[in-house]
Formats: sequence, structure tokens, C-alpha cells
Amino acid sequence: MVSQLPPLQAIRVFEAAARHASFTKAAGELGMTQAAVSYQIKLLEERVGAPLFLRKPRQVTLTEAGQRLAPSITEAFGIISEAYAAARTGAEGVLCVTTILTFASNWLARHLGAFQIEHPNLAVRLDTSTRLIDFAREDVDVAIRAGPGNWPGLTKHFLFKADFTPMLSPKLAESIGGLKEPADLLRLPVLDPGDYWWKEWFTAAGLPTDSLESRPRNSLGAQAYEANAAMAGNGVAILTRALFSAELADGRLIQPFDLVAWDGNAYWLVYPEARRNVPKIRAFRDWLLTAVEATLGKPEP
Amino acid sequence: MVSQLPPLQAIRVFEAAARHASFTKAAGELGMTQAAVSYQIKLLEERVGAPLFLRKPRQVTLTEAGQRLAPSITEAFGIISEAYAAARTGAEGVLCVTTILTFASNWLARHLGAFQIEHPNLAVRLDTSTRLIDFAREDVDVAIRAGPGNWPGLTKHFLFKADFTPMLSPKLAESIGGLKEPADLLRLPVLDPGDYWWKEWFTAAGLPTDSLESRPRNSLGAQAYEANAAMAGNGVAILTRALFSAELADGRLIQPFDLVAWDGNAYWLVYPEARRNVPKIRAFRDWLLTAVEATLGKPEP
DNA sequence: CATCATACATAAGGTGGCTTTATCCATCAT
DNA sequence: ATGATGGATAAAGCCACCTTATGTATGATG
Repeated sequence: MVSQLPPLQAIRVFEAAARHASFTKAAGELGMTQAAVSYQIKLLEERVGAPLFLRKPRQVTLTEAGQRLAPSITEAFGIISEAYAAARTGAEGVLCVTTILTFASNWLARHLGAFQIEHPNLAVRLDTSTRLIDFAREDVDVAIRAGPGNWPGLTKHFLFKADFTPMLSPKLAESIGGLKEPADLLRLPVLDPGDYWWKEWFTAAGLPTDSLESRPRNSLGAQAYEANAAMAGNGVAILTRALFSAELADGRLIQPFDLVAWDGNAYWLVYPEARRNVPKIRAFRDWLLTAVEATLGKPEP
Repeated sequence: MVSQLPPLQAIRVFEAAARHASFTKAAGELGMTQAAVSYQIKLLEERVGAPLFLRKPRQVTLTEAGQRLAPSITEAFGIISEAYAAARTGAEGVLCVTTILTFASNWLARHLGAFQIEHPNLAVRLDTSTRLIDFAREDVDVAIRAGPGNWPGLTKHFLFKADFTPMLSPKLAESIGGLKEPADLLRLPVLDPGDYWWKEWFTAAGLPTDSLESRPRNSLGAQAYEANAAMAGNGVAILTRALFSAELADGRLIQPFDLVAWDGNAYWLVYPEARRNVPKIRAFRDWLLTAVEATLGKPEP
């Protein structure tokens, strides 16, 4: 398609020289010496097979060939320059975040507005897929992931522990006259009893776990469903405090026991190391870390 | 004007890669290795601040940013490529020759047709200015000059000697009963008697030159005027044989004496050394030297 | 008219950007 | 499994390009 291209550096120099009608001024614009401009022009002239400039006493003028060439080059560079600038700022203008559903609905939803007010010309595109994303194959800027925090090549920032403790609606608690001790939970329906978080928590509480089947998966990222069921009074769910601080605060959920278990997982903000200085990423990181700290307290990694 | 340009080599590579949707194929087109393409793309991505390609298993795809960028780049390169090609062939398509008036009217005029038939897509622009041209400041490809032949930086090809001998119309010669010896010339009007060629020729003929004023300039390049006057029977002109071989052959002029004088000047084809291999220049040179030899005999430098 | 200032050309020399080489890794096909 | 394909990455070499330094020509200046 693009058949024969000339030496591009020479073309760039020619364009500037033609625009200024001066090698020296072109050199100034391009941040190089006059000698270098002279060199590049000569080079291009040899490639073209015709002089492009007439060397008059104290100025240079375009030859006929030069006059034919110059406008197209300037136009082409205009297009490139514009497209490049658009790509740069366009890339700045949209921040694409993938995040676990629960974090999106329970934390981001309530706080993202502040970020957008802080950065009015930065659109945020939220992607709440559950799967692990790979920055190399998906068009995503940053991710919020849950896990142990060992991802090579990625910069990660600790947000909060993925700890867990039983929660339920006040009404359900009242229905059995309140919960005095962990064993009282067994008198209520347990939501998703297969989640191994239950087993861990019961063990930590010193209770037998016979009544629970143990399934390998946990609820990371899908707690919102169970939380809704719990708020509706359908049973007891085991949830991460950080994600339900609002519900706990306004009484839609209560945490009957102080005991909180933890299996080592945490929530992290994650992005490719190489892109740590991209403005929009930096902006989001700075805001997110501050905002999380403000709502949940100092993070302890 | 052209504000911020990206690294152009990287842009060129990106364009090819985007077009092929493959780094390896792009490398093939550009005549470099796949590793180099990978390097350049990465470079550009860093400059843009966003990934341009998504690395899928066995192929690469443009990201959103890449999709925005690619079409413009392809378009711009198309413009450049076209303009460049046009400049190259355009430069090939017009040959600009400056020549001394006499050579143009007395030799080129009769032979140039053959050249144009030989090179139908090569237009010739004739410029018959008298002054010495400077290839650096004028938009000219080749020149035909008269002189001693010492021009630094220029390639020169000897065409023929700028020798001179008296010529006149047969009628004028008859009017005095024919010319037997050089002295007979003195009985006829001498055209441009101030030309020092007369002095030189008379001296060579062993005649006194008292009757001639000696002016510094000679007729090189303006012989056509005097030749016309001579053919009209107005007097005797001193002319270069090579330029009037046709007139001598068909009898419009006669050369009464074999004596030919020469002051060391000659006609030369001349062009910048650096451009000796430009096709159109090579074509003109080859043709001219052959044609001159054919009409005037083997040149003796 | 001599001197200075400007603008480009040219030669020589150094260096960093770009390329190649070599190797690794993942995926897809057989 | 095993090989083939396509890309990433690290190390190393080289050449294109730039700079420095100098020369040349011309116009401006007093």
C-alpha cells in the first residue's frame, strides 16, 4: 500500500525548512544544529534526485520540485500531529476500570462521583467482569482485584483486607431474640453454606463445622447477592466489613460478633508497572487510595 | 505550526503493523526483524501513553486508541508517499537546460526533436539566458556553456571548439568577384569589427589589424545575429564553424578561407558532479554527446 | 571601503537509537 | 505431546545522525 517512503527524518526537516524558508530557523524549531539540517536536506535531495532548495545569498528558496513537495508534506504532518495529539489526549480522556462487582456496587458506586467532580474531563468506563483480566489482551487501564497480591509485572496498592464475619438483618436477629453467641447462628438459615469462609469463621469461633459443606470457591466478588438476601431477612451471610460499612452504619445489616476471620486475601488496585506515570492512572490511584483511607481508615498491608 | 510530532520511525512501523495486524508481517514489509517492530511499537505506546495493540494469543489487534490513530497515519503516509513519488518522477519528467542563444538556435533547434522522440516522457525546458548560471541558485539541470572549461565541482563534457573564421553570403562574395586572399575581406563591410576574434584571425592570416578597434568582448553566444546579417549580404561575419555547418552546407554562407583561428575556448555540456547519475541528466548527456559527434565528428578536447 | 554579522556548506568525530541475534514464552494445530 | 507460529525481552553491535569546528559568500554598517 504505502509504496516507497522517503527517509522520514529528512522529510520532517525539509518540512520545517520549507516553512521557515531558512535552515537555521528550522534547526531552531527542531532543536538541532544548522549543520544537521543542511545534512538532511542534502540527503533528501539526493533521494529525490533533484535540488529542493535554491541557495541564494542570505536565504534559501524552494525549487519547483520543492514547491510541489512542501505543501503535501505539511498537510501530512498536520494530520499525523493531530491524530497523535488526539490519541494522547484521547487516551487521557477515558479511564477504563475493571472491578469486581461487589466493589463496584458497594464502594465505587457511592464514591466515584467525587472523583468525577475532581476530574471533570476524565470519563470513567466501568467494567464489572468477574474474570481475571490480562492487561496485555484487554483494553483496560486499571483493575481492582481481590487476591493474595502476587502479580508479577503489575503495580499493586493494598486497599483493604478481604476479611469476613457474619451479618444479618436486625429483624432476623430479633426473630430469635437476639444473638448472644456464635452458636446461635445455627438456629438461622445460612446463606451459601458451602462457602469455605463459613468453615473458617466457625473454626475461629471454636464451633464444629459438620453442618457445612465445604466448597472450594468463595464469595469474593459476588457478595452483593448474598448481602441483599441477608438484608431482606432471608438468612445470615458472611461478608467483608469494608464493603458493607454503609449498611452496617445505617442498620440495614448488623454484625452480631466482633470476631472477624481472614484468609489472607485482600482487595488491591492494580495496573501495569510501565504505566504508573500515565496521568489518568496516577490521578485515579491518588484519589482512590485517599478515598479508601478516608472511609475505611489507614490500610494495613 | 506542526506542534508535537511523535517519533516518525515508530509511526511508520505502527502504520505497517496496524495494516497487517501482525508484527511479523510488518517486519517483513519494512525489511527488519520482528524484534525491531516490537521495540518500536512499545516505544510509541510509551509516548502515546496508552497501549495501541492488544496482544491476543496468535495475533495482535488495535486497541481503541490504536484504532483512532491508525487511519490518520495511513492517510498521512499516503499523502507523503504520493508527493514524494511525484517529486521523484516530476523531477524526472522535466529537464531544464540553459544554453547560449547561438547553440540553441543553431544546433539544438535542429536536433532536439530527435531527443524528444527518444524520450517521449521527458519534457525539455530551454532557457537561453546569456549570463553564467550557478546551479546552486538557479533551478536548472544542465547547462551548455562556452569558455575555457575550468569550473570546479562541475562535470563537463567537451562538445566542440569555439573556433572562428570569416563567413559571408555567396552573393556578397560575387559582388567583388570572389575572394582570393584574406586581404580581399578588407574591401567588404566587416560585421562587428570590434570583436577581438577579427584581430586574432587577421593576425593569424598575416594581415595588419590597424583598421579594427579591439574591444574586450567577443561574440560567444550572440553569433546568431551577425550570422543573419551576413546571410542577408550585409557584410562578413566571423563565426564558429560547428554552429553554422548547416548554413555552410546548403550555401547560405560560405567560408572563403581554410584558415580557422582558435583562442582556447570551447563549448561544454556542464552539470553538477553530484547529479551525474540522475537518469534524465544521464539521458541528455548520452544523447547530446552522440548527436554532436554524429554531426560534427569526433570531438578533440 | 574595511569590518562585522548572517546564513549555508563541509569535514571530522562521537554517540545513542535502532537493529539484529538469541532466547523464552504462550498458544494453537497435529 | 510435539512442533509451529507469533510476540516479548535482553544483550550487543553498528551506523545514521548529530555536534563541533571551520570555511565561504554576501549583505550590512560605520
